[in-house]
Amino acid sequence: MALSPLVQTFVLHFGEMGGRWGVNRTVGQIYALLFLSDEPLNADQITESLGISRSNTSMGIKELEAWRLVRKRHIQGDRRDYFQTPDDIWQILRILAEERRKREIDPTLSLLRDTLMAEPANDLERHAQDRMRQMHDLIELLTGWAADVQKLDNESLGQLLALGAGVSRLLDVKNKITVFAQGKRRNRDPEEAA
Amino acid sequence: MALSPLVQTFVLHFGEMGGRWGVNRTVGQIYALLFLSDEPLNADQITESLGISRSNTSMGIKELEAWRLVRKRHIQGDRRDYFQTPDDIWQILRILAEERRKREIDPTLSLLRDTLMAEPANDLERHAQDRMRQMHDLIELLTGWAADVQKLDNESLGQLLALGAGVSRLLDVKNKITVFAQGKRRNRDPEEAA
DNA sequence: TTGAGTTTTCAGAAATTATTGAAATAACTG
DNA sequence: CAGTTATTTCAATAATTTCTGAAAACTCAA
Repeated sequence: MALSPLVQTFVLHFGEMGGRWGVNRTVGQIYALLFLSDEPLNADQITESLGISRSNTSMGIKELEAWRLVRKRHIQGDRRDYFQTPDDIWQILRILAEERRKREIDPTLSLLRDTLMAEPANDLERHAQDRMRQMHDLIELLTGWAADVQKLDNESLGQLLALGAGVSRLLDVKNKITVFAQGKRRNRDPEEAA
Repeated sequence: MALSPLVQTFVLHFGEMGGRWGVNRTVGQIYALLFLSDEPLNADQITESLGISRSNTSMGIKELEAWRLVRKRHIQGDRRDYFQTPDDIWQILRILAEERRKREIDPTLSLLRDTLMAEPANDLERHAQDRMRQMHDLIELLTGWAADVQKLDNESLGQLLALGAGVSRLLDVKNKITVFAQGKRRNRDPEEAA
């Protein structure tokens, strides 16, 4: 299977970028190939298209399955395994976000939680721990937000993204409404003003 | 400069994680050390604290400066360069987001733009190009949104994050208002109903 | 159960990346 | 300017990661 120039370009690019995304060249290329393909491919097709060894293909697929970026498919009357990427690109985005969080963020969050339990031994440690707390709190805020946004359906997510910084104006409106409501509540129940 | 156990743990962890974040162990460790330090450090202090070579420190700092995650500082009456990380953790977040976009996303976006210009030679290429367009459009949406959000001040950004999925409800409200406003406009100007 | 077809494993080779020490360069001081 | 201190560069080497080929393991049909 010789690749068309268009596909070739994209596949090679993904191979090169792979390094920056935390996977090796082969993994990047396999993913790119499957992403563009209009039908599932088997390991031999991948091997031949990319000019790599069969075992390398096997390992690359294994890694992509661990990332949940590639799924196994079966074709009637064919014993071989076929592979494809999820169709829905929004779904791919969600998977990517979640897997990267698991690999790149959770371990650090966990370590930070542990270190924040310790009693600082001196001023230097106190300052270090304070910095760690800042980092911890920010990461918690970010991952919590991401987890919430994960749950939005494609349409809502698209709408949120299209809104861009416009969300800021929306927040202003919300604040005004909240302040107004609080004002009204305070009028009814002066105790709550604290 | 022997590191306190608390700092040591954090520094070693950042070294290990460095690989997953696209930098080498040394770079991760230097960053961690500077992030926790309550005062700027010079290259010799870093070298000694981490038990690495002076030249390795020099290269690590250079890379962190390229990331804009470390800044040079000077101390009165001392010829040596001192280094520190930005204080404001929100600022660090913005820098990180922007640099990662530059390195991990922009090159792909640029390639996608190019490939989308080409005329597909057959159905296979047509399908591949369609997939690339999906990817392109999603990335544009995401980076555009990120660029907008970048501009928010710390407080607004914090508020947005704290809102979480609550933003969904806010969007619903906005939709109702918009629909209502359109309804009113349509009543005034029936031509626009198209 | 045999054996052909398929996939996975894994030790070693190849390629790449990280680190060092020495030398070069730059910046300052007296 | 000469001498001193500080920093950077870079070729060599060390460490790590990727890739391969051969063998093992698995799967299914006859």
